Amino acid sequence: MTTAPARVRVAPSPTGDPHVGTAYMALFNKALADTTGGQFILRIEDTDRSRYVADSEAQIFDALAWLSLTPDEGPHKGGSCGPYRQSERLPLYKEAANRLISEGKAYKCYCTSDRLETLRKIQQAEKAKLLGYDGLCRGLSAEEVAKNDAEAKPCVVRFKMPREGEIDVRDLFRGRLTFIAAEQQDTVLLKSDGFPTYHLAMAVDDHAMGITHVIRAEEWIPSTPLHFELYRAFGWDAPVFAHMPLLRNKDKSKISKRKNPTSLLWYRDAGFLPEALRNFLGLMGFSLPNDQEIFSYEEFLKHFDLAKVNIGGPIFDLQKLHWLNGEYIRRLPAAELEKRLVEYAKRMMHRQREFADLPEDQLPTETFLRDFEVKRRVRSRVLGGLAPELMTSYEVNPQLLAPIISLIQERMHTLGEAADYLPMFFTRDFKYTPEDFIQKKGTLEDARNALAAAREMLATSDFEHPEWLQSMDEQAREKAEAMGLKLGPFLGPVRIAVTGSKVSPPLMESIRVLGKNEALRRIDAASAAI
RNA sequence: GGCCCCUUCAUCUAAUGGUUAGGAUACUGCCCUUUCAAGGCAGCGAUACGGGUUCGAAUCCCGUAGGGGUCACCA
Repeated sequence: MTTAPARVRVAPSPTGDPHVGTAYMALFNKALADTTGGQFILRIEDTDRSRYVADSEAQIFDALAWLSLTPDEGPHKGGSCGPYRQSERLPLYKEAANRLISEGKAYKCYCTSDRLETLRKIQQAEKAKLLGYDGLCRGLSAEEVAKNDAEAKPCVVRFKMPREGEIDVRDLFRGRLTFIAAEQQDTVLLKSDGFPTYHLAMAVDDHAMGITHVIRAEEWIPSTPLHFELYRAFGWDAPVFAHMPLLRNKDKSKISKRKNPTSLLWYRDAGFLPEALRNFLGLMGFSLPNDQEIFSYEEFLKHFDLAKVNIGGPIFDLQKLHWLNGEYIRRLPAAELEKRLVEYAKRMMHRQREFADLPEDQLPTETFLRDFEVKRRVRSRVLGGLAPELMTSYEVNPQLLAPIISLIQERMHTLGEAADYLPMFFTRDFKYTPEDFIQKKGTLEDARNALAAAREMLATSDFEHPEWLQSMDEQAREKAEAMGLKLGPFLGPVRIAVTGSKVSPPLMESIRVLGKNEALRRIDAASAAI
């Protein structure tokens, strides 16, 4: 579609955790840059001092890097169009605003926020159709302006929107959109603290940075006429605007942190793989030929075409992401999964401090899912207290994880879910009651017998024998049959004794990982306890 | 409320005027099985509604309904 190199950008505000919507926009912007041989720019829109969060910028950058959506230019990377932080470009905005004032295209407004608030209340009370600034200062004479300035009255700069006719804007997906000029208002361009608003900063920077395509969220459509008029006032060519659909909560409202995890840190902490999340975001409003749902970024690029974006707002379905992440985990080479798990555990050790001393069931991931009733099967966890234990053991014995990985790989959907399977390999004492050992239609006596039989079978076996697994299987069947049991009920008590749970990776493989001594010790402990 | 955008299974989507409207997630059942998974097979399930245009409409047009966004010295 577009063959000329596109210069595109993502322009987040450093006001909190890095947002999943930022990653979504970054993906589509970067894809356009990469398919056209252009550049993808990160610009930090830190023009709101009251909402500024110091860590935020670094986290945004880290999160994008985590997702391999690293910008070609940006505050951390440099580039020919810097600085890339708006707070460092203030003179540019001031100059632009002054230019508009001197050309009669903008004006100083001395209205106090009190007046504005009162105005708003009146408009609401009157159920006025048009809400917003009434243009009082638009008609101020030069003398009045001079007088106000002489008195050093604080002021903002407002744009003179045309008052007659229609304003046509173009959207790549929607074509021509027409707005009535009279329904527009004179928006603030420069705040009284000398910082620009989004509108001014965006126009000035996109022009200065040579942005060719503005791919942004749909929520910006209502201010697009302003943006077109601004470009016109400056005498600049407007870039192509493409308004992407908004990611949605389950109730179809714009995705929000009260109703959905929106922080990229959350996804990382829950153990989602960046390539899976990126793939999932690529599925939002876009699809590849032949029903292909799992794809690398390179494959995504091969088929990427802005014209094929679906503009109905997609609901962010955590359940499907969970499935997709499981697919990615299963496709990882075992050694790679091990590496990811170790990295994840290390990270969790640090994050744990930030999670304070919350009990495990109240860690952010768990709490969130419970509160918002995501299906119980989506149990994104964090390793929590297990991480230090895991890392200590791993440092002593780097061979530790490999055999375990092969047992849990096809069971995990997130790295965090390793927490469901790993404790049995590190914990020496389980909390169980005799009742836990009683199988359906069975007795405690059956359980004791099963433990004794299994103990004997294991004690006399050679764990190193290549056909150990097969041998154990055969013997277990024989012993079960001798006791008049099926294999399941026979192994049930053994599973509890050895793993501490009714649910575990395959029993014999798990026992082999534990080793003969530890397995026998656990069986003895259980026998003594019941 | 004004303005604007959107509308195919519960969810993500395919079908660029001719298909029994396809796939995936979720759900259900069966198979496999040593619990849990994973895997295999099958089932459930949609063109919001009403009018046109057309031999023929999910697809084009109009209307209605529904949903969403926006109306800050936030972005």
